[in-house]
Amino acid sequence: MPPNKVKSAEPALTPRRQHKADAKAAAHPHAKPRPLTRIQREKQDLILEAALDVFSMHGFRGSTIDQIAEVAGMSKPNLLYYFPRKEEIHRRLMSALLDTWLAPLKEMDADGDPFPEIRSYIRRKLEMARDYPRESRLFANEMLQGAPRIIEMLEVDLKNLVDEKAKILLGWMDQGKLAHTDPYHLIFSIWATTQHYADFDVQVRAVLGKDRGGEGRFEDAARYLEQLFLFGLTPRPKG
Amino acid sequence: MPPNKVKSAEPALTPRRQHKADAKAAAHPHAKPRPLTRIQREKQDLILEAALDVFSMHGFRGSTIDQIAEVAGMSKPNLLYYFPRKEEIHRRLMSALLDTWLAPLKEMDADGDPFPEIRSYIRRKLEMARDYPRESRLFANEMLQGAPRIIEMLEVDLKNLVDEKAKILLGWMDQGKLAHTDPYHLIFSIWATTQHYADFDVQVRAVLGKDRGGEGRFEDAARYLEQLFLFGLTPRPKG
DNA sequence: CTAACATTTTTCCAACTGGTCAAAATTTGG
DNA sequence: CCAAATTTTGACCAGTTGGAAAAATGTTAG
Repeated sequence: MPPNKVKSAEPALTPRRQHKADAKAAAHPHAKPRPLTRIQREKQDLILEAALDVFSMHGFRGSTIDQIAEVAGMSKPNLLYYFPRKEEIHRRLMSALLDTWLAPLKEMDADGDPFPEIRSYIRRKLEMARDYPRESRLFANEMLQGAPRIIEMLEVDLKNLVDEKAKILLGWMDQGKLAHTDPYHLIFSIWATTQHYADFDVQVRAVLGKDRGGEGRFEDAARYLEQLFLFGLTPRPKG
Repeated sequence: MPPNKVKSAEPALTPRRQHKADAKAAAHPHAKPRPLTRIQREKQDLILEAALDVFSMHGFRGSTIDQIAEVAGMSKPNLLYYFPRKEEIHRRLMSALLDTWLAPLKEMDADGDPFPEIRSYIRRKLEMARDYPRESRLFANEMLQGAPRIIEMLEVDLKNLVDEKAKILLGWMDQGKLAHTDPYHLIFSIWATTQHYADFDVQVRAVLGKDRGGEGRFEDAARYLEQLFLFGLTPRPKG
């Protein structure tokens, strides 16, 4: 068997002249960064919005600037005026993403009771899968590629946050308020089951069919997951 | 807001001459397809193996023939001798994938008891995530892109299979052997929680850290999931 | 050994890619 | 209104990409 290493095939980066803005900043390192104009804000948002569409479907390498520009309704050079490189757009999306992505977990409160806390965590994550499926897919795409652009953030910020919340969960377990089990895998299972409805949406719809594949599927999912995490699948006497 | 449709940016396909093999087949439509030579079988396997590496990381559009050829240890034209187009390689991978992918669910037996059946279904899926992570990612990549190449198979074969197994689950529920809940979402949750360990492997490792991120994570996951699906997170008196 | 066939390499190409640049068009502050 | 600054466009470029053609090199059955 030959070596199976996948080489990163990004375009070999040739030395390149600076972008106008960069050059200006370099000339006056202490100049106040001129506040963004209205047009700059609007267009940047337009581009990021379009890029989210494209990157979340095809991943970084599968997406082209042309395509993003077309979705954003502008020409490629015009887009490049606002974001001098493709990577820049992606970076902006990813850093905005990580913040919003971890927010629901941050809210889990040690002073609350485990079941209401876990229940509303699941609800929030499920709402995010419903309302921000592109963000979820962008994240998933990055994971599938080995998270090259955010691995340190995962190893530091994410790990710290999860460590902290795992301690809370362990505390609840010690108090007998929660079944004694692995808090890390518990968190993983919440991520997995909720994000599934964004990332594998096509499959979910295909399997549920026309009749059950409508918007109701998120409510069904919420009900099911609530039961799963509370009681599992063991039948209980009615009450 | 401009139209947000993402146009498929596959290379515009220009009319192209036939590949040798195609031409031959067209010339003698009833000729027996000559059995593959040893070299053909070996090389095709090599290529498919390499393509699995590349496609599973970068998706269809993010992968290049050059890259696949390099991983397979051959030149691009040589690779194209065996698979005249990029799509062909991907198609072969996908159709092989779907079979193996659904096999574990097919094994779920109506005559068995629900918990042993579900338990071993989870085990099998988890083993697949551990032993065939590239296949899992290839599948996930296709889903993220909206499953353009397998959507009909999902809507027919997969849906039928799940419908059938959902009936089995409902039967168990009616017999009081299984908590009454949504069988479709039950299956989704098994898919999600098990495939997570292949698709989000980087994240799982990053969060578990060096000490707990080793091979043991699959055994931990199995134990955790077993408890989750059996009893949920409600604490139980020891027994 | 040799003809017929299978495989590999070399060379090539048109379309696409990320990105540059100068000029033209537009907006904005005074 | 006007000059300065900002924004947009069109033409362009070098490297990459999927793929074709043909020549060169193996392999194998008789």
